[in-house]
Amino acid sequence: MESLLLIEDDDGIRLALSMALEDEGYSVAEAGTGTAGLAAFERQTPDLVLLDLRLPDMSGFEVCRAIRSTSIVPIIIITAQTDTVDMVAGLEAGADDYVTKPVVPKELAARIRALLRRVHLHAATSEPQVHFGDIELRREQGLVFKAGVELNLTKTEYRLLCEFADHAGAVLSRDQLLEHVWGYDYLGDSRLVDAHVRRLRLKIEDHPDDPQLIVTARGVGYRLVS
Amino acid sequence: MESLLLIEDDDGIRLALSMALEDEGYSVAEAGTGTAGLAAFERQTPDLVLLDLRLPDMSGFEVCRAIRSTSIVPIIIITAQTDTVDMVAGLEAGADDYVTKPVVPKELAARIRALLRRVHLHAATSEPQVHFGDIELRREQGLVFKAGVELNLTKTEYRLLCEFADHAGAVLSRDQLLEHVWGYDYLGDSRLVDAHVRRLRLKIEDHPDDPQLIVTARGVGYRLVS
DNA sequence: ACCCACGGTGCCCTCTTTGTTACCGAAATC
DNA sequence: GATTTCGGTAACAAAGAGGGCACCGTGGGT
Repeated sequence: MESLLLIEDDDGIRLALSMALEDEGYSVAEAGTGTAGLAAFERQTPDLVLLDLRLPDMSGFEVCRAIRSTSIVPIIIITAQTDTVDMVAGLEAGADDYVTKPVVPKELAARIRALLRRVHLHAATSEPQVHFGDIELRREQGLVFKAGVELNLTKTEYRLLCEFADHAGAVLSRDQLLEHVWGYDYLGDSRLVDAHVRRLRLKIEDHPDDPQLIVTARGVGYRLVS
Repeated sequence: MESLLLIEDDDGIRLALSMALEDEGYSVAEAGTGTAGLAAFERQTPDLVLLDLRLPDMSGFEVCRAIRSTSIVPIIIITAQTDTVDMVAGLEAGADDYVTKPVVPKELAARIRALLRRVHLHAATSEPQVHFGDIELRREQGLVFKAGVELNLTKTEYRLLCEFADHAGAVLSRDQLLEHVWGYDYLGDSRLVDAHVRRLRLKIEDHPDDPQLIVTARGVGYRLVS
């Protein structure tokens, strides 16, 4: 599930947008101030940021630049300012799009989809199948094969595997996995991820007790060897 | 110079936009019909396409989909339709942005820059890796290699190494390291840092008893040679 | 209503990692 | 050269982390 971070100080607008976007299938985190937004960004690393220009503690431009200084995450500015100068400034500050209030949820959702599609176009090298070891992942069909025979993965196992495949080689923390696979944003201590990693290993590893594909990064998380 | 393809049937608008964008430093090719636009696209492979929805011979949506079926080139739709439905349809057809007439050239130019910047960001997604000696630090993936083979660092060792890498060449005191790597703020006398530096040396140095990478600054701390 | 697959949790055992201590040797200082 | 200071090293104990297992609740299918 893709996650959005909505930084907007007006409670009414924030709630309305948040609900509309959750209906569109996104996991939405919210922040009411610039500092809270930046903190939430650091913690959750969302897939896209929605940013109001008028914030109580700092300018949206500053927030935009602060995020841009460390990340290439897509940013959409949402604001009441219809001035061309503001729009140009917002885009120059690193935003990818600029939408003026009142916001039509359908339109915003379409712009979010377009932007995320653009990002994914580049991320996924348009290769629908992924291989690692004797595992073949056909994302188009949602099927997984091991040495040619089809595996019967549950939905969670499949999503977990996709998440690993999307970041092949990189160490993923439990929090990252919880957020991206389950959509959780709380950071609780739980064996949830471990349990599912184990179940996934039982199905895709030759020797589940000596995993070669999904290896443990002790103290950090797990990692798919590429 | 980056090249744009402007597909627009109204001569006045086309000329005006074309001139404005050339002033912004782009090379602009023009087409007045959908078929001419597609032909020009095939011939010139521009860096970005500006597309009017109302064309004499075919719908802009069709043109958009036709281009998208063969290319991931960024597309901005320019149109008089302010309807949300049209906008959503345009973005779903594969466009990256949707601008309504009358077009403010400054705004269009800003959106073009934002979109091209987004594309370039991904083109240049070469991993930020750090090298020193035969050690390679891939921070994105949280992995460390020595002479091409992966090292198995513990969490603390990894963080310690990152701290050194962030201040390559600089002498870091034990207090600084305690503070940044461990989060301690008390200044106690202990061999804690030494012990971990040793463990790190055992893994990354060719001759741990004659360290070349992490050298001791006697009476002060340690330093990563760059 | 029943069953069963799946998702999620708690507990225990094992092994790794971490922080500490004691001791030793090297370097600086006198 | 003796002394003192500082870092290196090994050993050790405590804490931490993950694997494995059992178990429970739920929700869908029969």
